[in-house]
Amino acid sequence: MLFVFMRRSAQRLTRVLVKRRGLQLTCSGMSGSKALGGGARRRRTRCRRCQACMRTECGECNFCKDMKKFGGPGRMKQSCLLRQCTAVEEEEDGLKKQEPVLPHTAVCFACGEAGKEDTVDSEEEKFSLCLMECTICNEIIHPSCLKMGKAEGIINDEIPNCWECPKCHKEGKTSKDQADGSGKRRMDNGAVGRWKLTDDPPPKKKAPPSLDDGGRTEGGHKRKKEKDLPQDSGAKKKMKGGHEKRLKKKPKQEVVESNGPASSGGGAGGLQGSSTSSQPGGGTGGTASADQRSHHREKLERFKRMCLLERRPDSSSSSSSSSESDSESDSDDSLRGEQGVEGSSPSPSPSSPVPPPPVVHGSSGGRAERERSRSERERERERERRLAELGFSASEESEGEGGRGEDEEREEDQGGADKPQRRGGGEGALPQRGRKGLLDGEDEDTPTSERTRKNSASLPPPSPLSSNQMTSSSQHDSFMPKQRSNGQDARNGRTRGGVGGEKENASGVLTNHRHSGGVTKSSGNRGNKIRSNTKNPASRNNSSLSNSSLPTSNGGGGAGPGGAGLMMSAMAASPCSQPSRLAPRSQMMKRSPPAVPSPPRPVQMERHLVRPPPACPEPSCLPLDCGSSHIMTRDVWLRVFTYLSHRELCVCMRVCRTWSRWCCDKRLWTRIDLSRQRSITPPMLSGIIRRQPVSLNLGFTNISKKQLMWLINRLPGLLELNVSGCPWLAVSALCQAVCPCLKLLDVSRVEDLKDSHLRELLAPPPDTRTAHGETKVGRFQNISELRLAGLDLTDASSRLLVRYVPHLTALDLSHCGNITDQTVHTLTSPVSPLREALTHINLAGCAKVTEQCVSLLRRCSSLQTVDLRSCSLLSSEPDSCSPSPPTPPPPPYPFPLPPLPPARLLLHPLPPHALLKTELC
DNA sequence: ATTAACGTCACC
DNA sequence: GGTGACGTTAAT
Repeated sequence: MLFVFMRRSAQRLTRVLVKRRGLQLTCSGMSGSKALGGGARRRRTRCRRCQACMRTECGECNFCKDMKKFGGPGRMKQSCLLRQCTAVEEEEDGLKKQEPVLPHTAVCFACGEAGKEDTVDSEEEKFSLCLMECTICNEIIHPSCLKMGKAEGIINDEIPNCWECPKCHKEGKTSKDQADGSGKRRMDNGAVGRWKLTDDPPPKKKAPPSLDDGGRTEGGHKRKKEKDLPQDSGAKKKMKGGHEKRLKKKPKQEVVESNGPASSGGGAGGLQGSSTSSQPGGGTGGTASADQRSHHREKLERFKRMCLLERRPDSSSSSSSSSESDSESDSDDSLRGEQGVEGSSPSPSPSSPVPPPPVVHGSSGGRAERERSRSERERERERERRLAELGFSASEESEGEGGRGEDEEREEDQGGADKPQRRGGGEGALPQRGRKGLLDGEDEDTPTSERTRKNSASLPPPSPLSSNQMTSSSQHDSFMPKQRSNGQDARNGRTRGGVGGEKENASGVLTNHRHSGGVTKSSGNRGNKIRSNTKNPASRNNSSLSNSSLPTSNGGGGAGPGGAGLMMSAMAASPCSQPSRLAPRSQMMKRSPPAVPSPPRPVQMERHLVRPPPACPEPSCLPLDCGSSHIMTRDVWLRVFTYLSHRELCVCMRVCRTWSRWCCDKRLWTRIDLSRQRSITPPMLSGIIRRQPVSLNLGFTNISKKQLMWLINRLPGLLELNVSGCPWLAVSALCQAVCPCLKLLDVSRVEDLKDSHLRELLAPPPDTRTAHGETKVGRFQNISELRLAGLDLTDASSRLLVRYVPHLTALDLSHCGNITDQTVHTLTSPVSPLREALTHINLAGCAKVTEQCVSLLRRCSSLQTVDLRSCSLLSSEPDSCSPSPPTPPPPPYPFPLPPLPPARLLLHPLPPHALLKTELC
């Protein structure tokens, strides 16, 4: 849903980023540099390297027009729309994005030094030496400065240098929990951060007038008021503006809050009043309406869940859900603490070791100051505390944790070894549904795994998939009723390990893990992928695997290394080694409060990255229980596999992990055909990515734009793409893609595709255009075959072809009812590069084409075949040329096309001259 | 000190 | 949910 990587308004972008960042952004009101010490999040800044950053302002967008340099008032203060740093910037691995980065001035919380990743080469070291910002506590630190083991951190793949630090992770903190400690940081929209703890209705419109009025009158039009009216606290210093704002705002919200219980505590009294009111028990106040309250609570929950987007798999199911409930009180506490209310929380949250803030008594007058100083003190305290926890005092706790993690991992590996099949099946199995047994199959494969079920239930959908998720569910259901266990929605079939899932992920589903070998307990799958190459994870995983008792079983590790890992979704269906996971799981369960079934979550952005399988270390042989290897090596097996259908391959993938991986060999999946699949499901997408086909047929599917975009950006080696019969809305995703490798594009019968759309599709990306919008190369400049059959194109499109796809050798314009001889003329004009290039052209069913086109086609020197069947205006002498029965009139658009009659005029390879001869005779 | 623009808020 | 506005931050 938020999966947006296209040009969009900067503000929208901002919003999106805010959401993607888990609502962690620094409150504008906070004086960042001052608050940074304790962990306030820094504002990110443009990378200055991506294309967007490098380009100049367009001067035309709203933001440009607003700029003073373009004669605008300069009020909006936004960067040019075309300069949004979030422009997708594919790197060599095709997967990494450029996004706003940490400011250059950012330094390590622990050592005070800047990022040093440039000084080393290996990815591992780079990671250790780069600065990572925790989305929870906001601390920026070198992973290497963490003594407690960086492996436990969860890397946020969406934002550079962003993770959930091991400390927060271990504490089970969530983005929302962070309100503790520094307590100053607001979440996304600060307001939310506030009400979430109090059950209060959101301060805005939603709040019922009765409750809201007080706040409204007080806080309404705040900005203007702030500006126009000197507020009570009067001193609205520039620097403290934000703070002030918050403080001011607080009363407003307090009002709402306090109004609930006693409709007292009008605005200014704010803090004090609220503190007292909240003390008794937070939410109890609202006599107004329990319904309302619950409604808001629900909202709150949703919001919290959103905050947890990036959380590791289990966090949502176990820790997150639990923490959700817990955190409610927790955050309440923290919130109150922030407000200066002490002891309001009967039981301080275990996750927030910060002692409750001191009580603040006193008049509202100096409150701001006090608040600030208090918060600073707390921050300082928190910093010390965290430093201590983080490594500067290797806490026993952390060690214990790490140890356990390793144990678990070991156990896991063991388990994998013991039950390679299940595991393998789990990871690898991708039965292709329907014909090739590819995608859906992945889900279908393994209906059994309980864990899987849970996982999938708790997993947030990868964004591109989400849309189809629901539709696909029916599909899944038809095959295996798993996907939805309890009320929780089956997100996108992706596995997200509750607890067990973690392992699974760690073992491979998530290639993304950056965490060093196996230690990762969190599957960090969702949010954590390693930003860099897969190579590291792979190696890391391998190494970890090698430690396991049966390296080979993991080999493909299903798990691990990139390859199998990719199959996250596939895994959802995979049977997994339950026994092996039960133990760790139970452990985990003990560790965190029981999972509470949570209501369906909002569709969320995809958080995981499905990478292609690692090119390397795949087991070359199949280990046997006796210790020796099976006589048949991988190569031999692969040869055998080449004789199998995709469906059969999927069956084989369930045999064991090694087979699972072998069966995913790209060479076995060069062509994937999902055409006419009722829906494209997340597992399908994952499966496709994993297999990296050369040819992909998505014709007549209901793939969504988001999915297609997601997919296309992850198939750098794709040579042939068929999206015929898909809606233009979806196909338009290609307008944001760059596919230099693509050789064949089939957009036949794409619904609603018109000339303008074709231009959009073929024209080069804006960045490559010259000042005049001219460009030499189109987006699909290297396409040699383009299928435009059945489109509502006019002759105008031919100019696009000549201009943007100069290397076209085969063109299918059949059943384009509006095409006339003019098109043929354009294509074959002396200035058209296609004149020489075209070898095959299909004009069948083009009712407006006349015989004149035949002579025009003679100009094409390389032409080998021309299909002019069903061209009614050419039928003057059909009898002489064709033995076929009378041709029915061209079918209306859109089709179903009737079978074409035998060639009437020209067909099939013939020497051009012969052809024309035949034609003309 | 100045400029660019990030992130948030209020309003529609 | 979208948009304009603006305080504040980061870079120069």
